[in-house]
Amino acid sequence: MDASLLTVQPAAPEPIYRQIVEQLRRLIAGGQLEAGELLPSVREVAGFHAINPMTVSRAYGLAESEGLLERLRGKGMAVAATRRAGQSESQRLALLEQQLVAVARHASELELPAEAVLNRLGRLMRSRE
Amino acid sequence: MDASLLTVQPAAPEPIYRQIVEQLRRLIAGGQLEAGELLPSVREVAGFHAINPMTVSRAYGLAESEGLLERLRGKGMAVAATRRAGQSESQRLALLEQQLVAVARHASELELPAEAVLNRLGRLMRSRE
DNA sequence: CCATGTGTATCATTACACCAATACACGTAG
DNA sequence: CTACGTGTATTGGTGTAATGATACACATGG
Repeated sequence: MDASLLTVQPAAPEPIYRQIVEQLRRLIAGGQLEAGELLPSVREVAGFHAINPMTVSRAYGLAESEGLLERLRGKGMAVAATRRAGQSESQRLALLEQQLVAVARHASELELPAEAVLNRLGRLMRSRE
Repeated sequence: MDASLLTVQPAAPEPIYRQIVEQLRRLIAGGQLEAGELLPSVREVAGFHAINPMTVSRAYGLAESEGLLERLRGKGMAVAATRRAGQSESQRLALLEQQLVAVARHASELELPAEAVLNRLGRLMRSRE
């Protein structure tokens, strides 16, 4: 895996280390990161995105305690072996549930018709090919 | 408007005052709060949700500086007169844009087919009556 | 007029989150 | 063995959220 595949927005309200953890969670659940695959080193990620190595280390540490990654001493961090390929679609969908509930609540507060929201979201998803 | 209509989650990562501001923004844009309608007093909201009056005051202050509310001296805060009824659908949809973009990105990372996401979201929105 | 109800300014205080910099321990690789 | 590359413990600085306690200015409403 390449450090350039991670998206990091230092300006976002969401803390950087959490951006990384959640991104890893999704990339692994979706199978874009395979079990055993070695992650870019803390310094590599930090250098590429101009952030501090400790911030990346914190993210990796959390991901490990969550069972996503495993530490290969002297080599780095790798996707945990237990995480084989992607999970089932319903499991992956569950990772989006909270966010979808929030969208539904906000749409309701905005008195937006469901079709309008679904149309826009559909367009956004398909434009990512 | 009743204080019970506001949803506040002190445990959420999102700061309370911002939860309130954004909720007001949506309720007003959606027309559920009509122009001129009086809001519950700072102490009323604070008492109902067991939070500090100054936290509510901060939210009201921000909402006013944003043009959402206007101060009626001696009476309280009311929905700004300039905000007549709801805005156009596209304007309201724009308030959801950022969140929808995030959903699309996450769905992509999860390798979820667009239909699965749209189905789930549609179900959630329609289950809100 | 005056009691009551608005919002708000002002501190001080507590708590916490985030992140940067340094220095360290450890295993790998040659 | 040694140089290098891992991750990370530690410390400190910075900013922010939220509370609590007053006190104030103001307008309403009886």
